Amino acid sequence: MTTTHFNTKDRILGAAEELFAQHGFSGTSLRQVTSRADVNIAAVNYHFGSKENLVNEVFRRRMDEMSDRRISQLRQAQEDHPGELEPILAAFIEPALALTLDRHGSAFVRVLARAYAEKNDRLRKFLSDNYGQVLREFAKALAPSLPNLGKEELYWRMDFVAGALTYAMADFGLIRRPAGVSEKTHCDKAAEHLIRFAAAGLRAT
Amino acid sequence: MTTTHFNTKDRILGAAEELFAQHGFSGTSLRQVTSRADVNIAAVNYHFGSKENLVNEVFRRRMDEMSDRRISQLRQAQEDHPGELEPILAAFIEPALALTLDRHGSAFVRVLARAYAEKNDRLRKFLSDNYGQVLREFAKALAPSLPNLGKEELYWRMDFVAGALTYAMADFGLIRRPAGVSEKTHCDKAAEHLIRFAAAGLRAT
DNA sequence: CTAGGATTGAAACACTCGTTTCAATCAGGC
DNA sequence: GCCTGATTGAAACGAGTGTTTCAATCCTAG
Repeated sequence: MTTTHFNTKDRILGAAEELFAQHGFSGTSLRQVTSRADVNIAAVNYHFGSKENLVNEVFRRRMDEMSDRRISQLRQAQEDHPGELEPILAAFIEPALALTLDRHGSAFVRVLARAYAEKNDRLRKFLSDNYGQVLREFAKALAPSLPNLGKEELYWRMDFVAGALTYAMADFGLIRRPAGVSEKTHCDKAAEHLIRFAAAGLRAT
Repeated sequence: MTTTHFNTKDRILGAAEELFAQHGFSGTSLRQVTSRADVNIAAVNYHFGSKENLVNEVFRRRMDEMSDRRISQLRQAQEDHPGELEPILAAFIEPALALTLDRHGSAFVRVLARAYAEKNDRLRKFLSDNYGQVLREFAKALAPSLPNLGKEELYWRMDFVAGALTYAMADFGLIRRPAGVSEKTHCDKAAEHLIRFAAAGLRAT
């Protein structure tokens, strides 16, 4: 396999990512995908085996990168600022929000948000199996900075942080990027606000 | 068995609500709906005209009630505990989480969470028209309790609260209701945790 | 250059989809 | 009783679904 981004497999992944973000998984047909990718319908089952596996691969392509960045930034934070809360939160939040800057990753953000809303148990299991470890790493990293917080309460609050992050990533809610503000600035601002909010929430007595 | 609440139309609405929550709008077929409602497939188009109109009716049936409860609890909170933050948050959070207890409303919570992930512009506009006003009411109510918070920052943080609430409502994330705990207890716990977390986050300097 | 596996194209497969049709059934007013 | 409009049941419609088949084509290793 070459490194070119314009082979059939990657074109399918890209088209699927955009369409999944727009119309959901069951709302997107393979014919829509192959039509946008300018590829034969049979290529999907040849390269991915099934639609379900295509969905998984769409996730794997971006999640691996995001998880790696989160973990490496976490390690860096623990080394540079041991015992501090905000750098750990930044390691969790910034790599996710950074995806919204990537022209291709921005679609994935919506796919990710949608995945949380889907009650697709197979997909949840896939995500849990492959990326649940990252969440547990962060729980372990956060615990020493929050000595008065029980494990259960920490999990609750991490869920709240993840929910707020998902919301912010997908541009739901009241806040939208104003016309005069660059995406990078908007993203930095979102991260900054969310880290401050989340840190205070985690520290709540 | 009271006849009025178990006629064909309401049975379709109830079945559709549950299935939409579970499998999404495009992921749910009318045959699934009519099968669960124990009703003929033709009854859907007879009573609702189309699947899209059925989706709208599922929303309309619950939206008004939840918004009304939020607003009335907000008014009550402002009267009983003027200037306090937590009662306002409770007015925002509890009516939403309380829906998860209602055997008939619990599904709708998931439908609502899913609607945020849908990029269906018609649906978003419908929600923005109804739900947006409620959010602005709460923003106005929260502002006096957070005198050091600019309007923009307040909107950011309300989005984070809404995201965390959506997450908690739909049972995403790490936290799931344990086997030995009743739904009511789980719901109360979620509201309690979220209010504490959100209040601290909103108050962050 | 050629042989052979990797990849693609065109068509068909067996289903399921939302919707429509129309006769059968039900209700209530006369 | 009958009549009439509202509702339901069974079947079919055409379109679209994911998947499979298999011959045609491409690409590269020998």
